[in-house]
Amino acid sequence: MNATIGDVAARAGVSVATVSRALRGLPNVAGSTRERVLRAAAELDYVVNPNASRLAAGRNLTVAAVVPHMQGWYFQAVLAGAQSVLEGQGYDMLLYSLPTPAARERFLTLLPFRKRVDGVLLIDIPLTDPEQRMLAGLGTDIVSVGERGAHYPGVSIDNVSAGRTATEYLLDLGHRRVGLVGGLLEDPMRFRVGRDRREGWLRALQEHGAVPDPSWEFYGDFRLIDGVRGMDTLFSAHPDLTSVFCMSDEMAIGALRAIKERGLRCPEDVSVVGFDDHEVSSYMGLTTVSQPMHLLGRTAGEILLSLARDEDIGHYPRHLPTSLVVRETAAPLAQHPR
Amino acid sequence: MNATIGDVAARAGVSVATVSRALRGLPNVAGSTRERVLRAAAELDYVVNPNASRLAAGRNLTVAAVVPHMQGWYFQAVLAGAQSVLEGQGYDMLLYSLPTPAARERFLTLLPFRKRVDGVLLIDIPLTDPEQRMLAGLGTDIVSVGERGAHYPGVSIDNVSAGRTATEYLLDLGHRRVGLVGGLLEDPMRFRVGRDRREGWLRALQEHGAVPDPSWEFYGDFRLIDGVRGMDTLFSAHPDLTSVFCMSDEMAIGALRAIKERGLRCPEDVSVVGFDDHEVSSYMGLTTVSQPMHLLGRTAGEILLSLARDEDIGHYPRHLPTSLVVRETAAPLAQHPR
DNA sequence: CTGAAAGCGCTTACAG
DNA sequence: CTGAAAGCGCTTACAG
Repeated sequence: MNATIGDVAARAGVSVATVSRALRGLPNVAGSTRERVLRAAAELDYVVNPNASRLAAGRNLTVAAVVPHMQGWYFQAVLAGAQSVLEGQGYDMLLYSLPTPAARERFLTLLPFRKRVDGVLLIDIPLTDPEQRMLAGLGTDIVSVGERGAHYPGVSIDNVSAGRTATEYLLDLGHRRVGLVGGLLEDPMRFRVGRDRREGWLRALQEHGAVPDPSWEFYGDFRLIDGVRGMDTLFSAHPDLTSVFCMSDEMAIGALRAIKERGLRCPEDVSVVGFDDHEVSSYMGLTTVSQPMHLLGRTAGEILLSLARDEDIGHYPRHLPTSLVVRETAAPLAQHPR
Repeated sequence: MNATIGDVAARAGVSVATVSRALRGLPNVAGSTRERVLRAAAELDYVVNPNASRLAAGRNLTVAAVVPHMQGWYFQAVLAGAQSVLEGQGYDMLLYSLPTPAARERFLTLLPFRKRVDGVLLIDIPLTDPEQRMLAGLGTDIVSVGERGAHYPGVSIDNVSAGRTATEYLLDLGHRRVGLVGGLLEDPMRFRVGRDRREGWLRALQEHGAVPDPSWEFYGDFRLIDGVRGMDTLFSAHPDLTSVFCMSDEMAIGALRAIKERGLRCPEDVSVVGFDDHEVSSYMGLTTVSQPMHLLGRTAGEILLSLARDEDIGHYPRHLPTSLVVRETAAPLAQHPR
């Protein structure tokens, strides 16, 4: 169990250099020699010491995955996607979670991944331009998922287009007053997804000749409670809203609750479209926009591996496709509106 | 950015041995020397190379966390709890997920954590006795969360007691026919939590003189859809059931849905108690049993660190407390039952 | 309190 | 195709 490469070499009757080559499948090893080495290694139950191997080779065979927090199934799916390609190539994954401003600050100043990873996967981590520049200057390969940077490659969905699709669906159902319940837009450090989804909503409305009033919009924090508040706020100002586009399924679920508490029905009185295709959404019959989380992670992982191998990443897909999942919370505008 | 300990030593005018000691805060370094070293390290932006350090010291400063899968907020909370104590002590965490039988098999045969971690955190990983013995024989410290092993320490909740509490709550509300919707019990490889929660349910009923019929029980897979099926099955056989204890909140949400689809109301017609206190449960008003996931992870992490330091773990808390969260899905037995 | 030196377990030119 | 040897960047007795 604690055999070293020297033990294997002795048992196989070759040098440690040959063992090293044979075990790693390098060429220039005679078939019979390789067999002998493999057998000796198996008999001794030998596994390479990664610390020694990495130190000698100057490669870490490890990737850092950075997420805003570990809540919600979204990040898990992205991480699982990345894992699936990385572990196949023998890479370890180190997880860094930045749920608080303090954690974010520490990560950006301590740079705890230095000398310990070959690449960094930034998963929906918004960074200022100087921060991006600093990270990119570290010499470690960086790939982003979702939130993009100007100084490293990334994959994401097209949030403008997705927001437009969701809104157009409601417009096609005959709705004209489409409220928006979304994530914070003011804070430059916040996710840019909110801005883009709003942009899609706005364009769809304008193309249909609708003139959205600023008070059709409410912004919270992507959470369920923000959906409740948002719906209440919008309804108070505009009791005549017949539909709403929510920037997350959690917000949509909150909106559903608020609608019910007002004694209204969905979709008879108000139509709702969400965003994410959360795992409980199908059970709530929520019409929503689905995004390919697992594929986002996998694609980012593949790009990072190419970078690590100094391969040309050529033109990879910057945007991965989303799709509208039609279920039961959006319906044609009622003939006799309230 | 790529300064080595030698660079720091040169700049500080001392030997690398002294730099090593000073940077790690060991005693036997003169105050003034330490200051000089710290300054030199800061100026060179030096960080230790973990591969070299671990190789030389013979410690990995890394812990393996093994989870059945990465879905659901439960595992995230436990992992976050463990992280919180480990990262404070400079430990990295390597995540192993075993979502398929193949992954489980690979993990148990390849033992990919060998030579790369100082300890293993088994989070709800059921193992046969030979498997436990094999892992324990590897010489790596092991601590379990949830699912226990006979060959290593572990923390969990008291599922028997929690199941009893949930059931007693319904009994105290006047219910006598309390159905059970739970996780698989037959498969010896499955979580034992199901068996224990059933045991609690059974004892509570018996203590109240109720005689549970075998057809009061339904077993699925802890998922929402199993809750739907379970409720349908139980109702078909026993339309007179007035309440049900579900072994997970997801099952309970499924049960709620099935109840609604039958044209019944909760809690007026049927009372429901879940298990977990899932993040959406509060919004559904679900009465449920809450367990201290973060604390479970933290406690396990602390035990593992003690083990790594060869400290005596003495008598640690084997069971962490659960609590009943009373909300709106369970009510007193109706005066005029259906 | 400090330094010289061996050693951790590998990989990789370099020779042959 | 194979081996001897240097080197990766640290830590740790051992001396002083």
